[in-house]
Amino acid sequence: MASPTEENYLKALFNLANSQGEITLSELASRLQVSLPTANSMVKSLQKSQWVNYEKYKPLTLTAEGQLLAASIIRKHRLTELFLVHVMKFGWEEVHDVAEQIEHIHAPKFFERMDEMLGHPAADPHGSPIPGLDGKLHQQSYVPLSSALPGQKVELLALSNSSAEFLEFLNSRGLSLGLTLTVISSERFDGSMVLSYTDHPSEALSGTICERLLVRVHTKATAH
Amino acid sequence: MASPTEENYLKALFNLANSQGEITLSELASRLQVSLPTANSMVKSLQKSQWVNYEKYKPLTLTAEGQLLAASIIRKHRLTELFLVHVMKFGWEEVHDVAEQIEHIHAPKFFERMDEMLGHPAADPHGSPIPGLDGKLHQQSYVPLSSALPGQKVELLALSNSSAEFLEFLNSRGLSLGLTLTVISSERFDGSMVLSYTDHPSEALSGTICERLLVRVHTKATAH
DNA sequence: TTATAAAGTTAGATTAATCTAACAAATTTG
DNA sequence: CAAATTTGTTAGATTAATCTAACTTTATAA
Repeated sequence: MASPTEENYLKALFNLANSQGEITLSELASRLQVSLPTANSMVKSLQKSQWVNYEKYKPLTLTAEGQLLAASIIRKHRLTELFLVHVMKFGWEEVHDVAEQIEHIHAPKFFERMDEMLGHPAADPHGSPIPGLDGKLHQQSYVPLSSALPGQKVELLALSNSSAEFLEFLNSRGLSLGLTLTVISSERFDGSMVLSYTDHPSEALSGTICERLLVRVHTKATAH
Repeated sequence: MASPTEENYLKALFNLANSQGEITLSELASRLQVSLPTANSMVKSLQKSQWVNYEKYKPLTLTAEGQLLAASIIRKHRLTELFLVHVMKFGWEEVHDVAEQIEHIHAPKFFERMDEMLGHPAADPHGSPIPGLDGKLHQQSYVPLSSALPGQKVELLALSNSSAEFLEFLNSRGLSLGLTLTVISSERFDGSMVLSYTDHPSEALSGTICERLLVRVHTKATAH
């Protein structure tokens, strides 16, 4: 059985693998805010438990078993976040730290009951996909809003960053997942955009923000 | 901030203090299933944190601060149990182990939201009182069913033991909190009783069981 | 009321997770 | 390609929570 600490290492390895290709020790150490020797010795011990493939000076990979375990923790985290928002009426900016603790609870029925109550959801409150019990993660094919063109209508479906500050900013602009946004204009030199959406006929967003908003372009709506 | 381990020691001390008077090290050690030296060194460290009063060879007591902290953990545990039963539809025999983990979550809002959703309940699914945020515990004045007399009607309100096996036994006999039981007869030599209640016109229960069922005698109903 | 038993304490070891300091390997770059 | 930089490793220390073995104090009881 993995300790909460070990689970955090596995989760970090899973997330790094799903964003970059190769995982280095220093990436892992910096992600977890521990020293290199700490990460090094933990990786050796995860190898002993058959969760990580490790060879001196080589990039790190999760074993099949390690991936399954990591996915199950991320599943618990994301189900918890959605449960907090939909059942317990938390704001989407408040749920991360609680979920970070609850993901380590060992109680399959607890999380499967959440899953049922939520109707077997596909994504968490920030649009990140919830892995299935088999560890499979449905990769979404969203694009950053920054790549949308003036005149296009897009649907806001996920975020590539979910810090509380960013989420509070989105709250302040009336932005939430599921909204349809119309691109009014886009500045080439700084990536900023002007958008129109519910109750906001003209809202300007910086390039940084637009890169973090993940959208799907409306295929139908572009025509008219 | 207390570690989960420290929280378990405080909880044990609180519960022991509320059932017995004096708490000895060996009681604490055996309650927590650790060796005497382990309990000894932990008690010293809890003393350093101002949660426990400790003097060599003397009985243990919690400080005011320790009592408050212990009560808050028990509050979290009992709110969680009730939440699992009423919101998440767990059986009362399934909730202990999950609550034992969730009680260590640091997230005041999470538990206060539970409290609101449950309508500020006074007792957990097994009838044990839920301490207030001030650490105050409303002591109930229930008596064991074994002390009731033939002919008396009593209301089943709490249990002095909540092991899963015992709860499953009660399920099998259709017994749940809030039920009104009529004492048909009581055997002096083994404490066993014959009772009548909803759909059970005549049910015999052993003395051991009757001691664990906590009731309040119906003042009105005894008359007719 | 002293001997025995029970309870409590001290000393020293172990494991997990962390650190810093020192060193080694690999990679980048002039 | 050799020097410099970055990355990774080893060694050794620290803290929390646990243990066993040995010893001391307190309580029980013959």
